[in-house]
Order: sequence, then structure tokens, then C-alpha cells
Amino acid sequence: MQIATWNVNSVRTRITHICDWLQANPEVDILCLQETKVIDADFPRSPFTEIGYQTYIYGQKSYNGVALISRSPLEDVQTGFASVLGDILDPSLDEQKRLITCKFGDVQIVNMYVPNGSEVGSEKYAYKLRWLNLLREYLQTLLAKNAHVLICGDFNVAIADLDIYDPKGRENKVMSTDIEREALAEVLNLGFKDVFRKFTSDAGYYSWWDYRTAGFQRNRGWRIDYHFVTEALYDRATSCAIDIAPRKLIQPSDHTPVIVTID
DNA sequence: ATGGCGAGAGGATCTCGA
Repeated sequence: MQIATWNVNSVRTRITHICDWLQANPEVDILCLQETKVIDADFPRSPFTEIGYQTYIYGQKSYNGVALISRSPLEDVQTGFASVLGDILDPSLDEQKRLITCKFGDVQIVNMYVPNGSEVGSEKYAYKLRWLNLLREYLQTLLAKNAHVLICGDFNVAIADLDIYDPKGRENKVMSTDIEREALAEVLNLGFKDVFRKFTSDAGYYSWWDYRTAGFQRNRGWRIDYHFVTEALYDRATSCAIDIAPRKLIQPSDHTPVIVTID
């Protein structure tokens, strides 16, 4: 199976890029989208159905929003924390639409858009840390019910200095503070491994480049979009690659797709 | 040290992202 993740920064603005990419990558079974930025009633379903895909969506006005674009119908699609955890202590963590999961074959797939955090020490930064803490509980519950779990999406954390073009000063920058890395590490310590690093230990591979400062042209990027998988899936993985082609197009998303292949 | 760009909402110029 092939699973892809892509923060598209508005599904409506990027609809042609996305459909063109799906047609150029017909082996992809499920494309996990983030930052769709549209309420469900206005989601552009027909461009996907017309080229043979099913859509499972969880969106809101202007911000956030995730979706699963799938070649075949999906089972057990659930959205938000509460769908898995039941009542949650802090309902504000489900107000933003950032989480959708499904079963595909023998794999539980979780597509997420982790909060950005804005600035270190801000209220949004605190929200990000609370969100990651609840994510840990959520995944613990899924792991108790499923032997194989794949989590992917925009994590808004560069897990290592190797994943930042210039790590100087990263200790005080959102997406690379030790506190964020530790919060994500506690999630990953449930038993998840970074598939991309099974295949390359080199620096210089990124999934997001700032629109400003000509980041992409100079390859000044960050690797913040990941596929993390449980041990047996890690062993079954045969490739994990970043496709920079869509980032070269006119009016691109600032992120580009990451694709994993699992036997 | 600061701002750069891009999207959405709404109808000028904000907020937000990363």
C-alpha cells in the first residue's frame, strides 16, 4: 500500500495541483490532506469523485481541516479526539478540526494537523503542547485496539537538527524547541518510528519551505511532515520519499507530499 | 532585529500560518 501526506494550504486553491498529482501517482491508495480551510458543505468533492476517489472530510471555516482522499471506500472513519476517547476533559482541543482516522487493510491510519504554536510562550504554544499530550492518550487507545498504526501529517515539529536547513537558534524558535520535541517524543515513544530515516540519514531533505525569502529556491526548508509507524510496519516499509515536484509549480502550497510504501 | 509571502474573510486591511 501507498499512503501520502500533504499540507495543501487550502484545498480549493490547490484543487488542480492535487488532482494532477493523484493522476500522476496512481499507486497512492490514500492521500491525507491538511489545511483544507473549508467547511464540509463547501468541500470540492466532485473533482475527486470524477477521477475515481472517495472523500472523507473534517473541515471548518478558514483554518485547519483534514481529509482522506481514497481510491477505495474506507471503513471506520472517525474524526476528532472524542470519537476515540469519549468525553475529553478539555473540549477546546476538539474545536479545531485536525484529526481523522480510518482502517485500511490491517493498518489504522491517522491523519493529523498538529497546531503550529505561533510563538514560544504564547497561548497557542500552550495549546499545541496540550494537544500533543492528548494525542498521546488518543494513540494509546488506538494502539490497544490495533496491531498496526500509521500516523502521518503536518506535525509542526522538526524532530532533529538534521531536519532544519539552519538549526542555529532553533532552541527559541517554534517548531524546534526542546519542549515541543519532548512532547512529540513522548507520543512517538508509544512505539512509533520515522519511516523516512529508514532510507536516508542525509541532511537536506525538507517538506516545507517558507514562501518568503525564496526558501525553496535556496532549499532553506524544514522537515515537519512525517509518516511514523509501529515496528512491524517499519520493517514492511519499502520506500519513503518526499516529492518536491508540486512545490515547483506556479502558486504552490508551501508544503510538498511525502509518500510511504508498505508491503 | 525586522520583514519578506500567501490564503481567507470581506470588501480595507486584518489574522493566521510556519
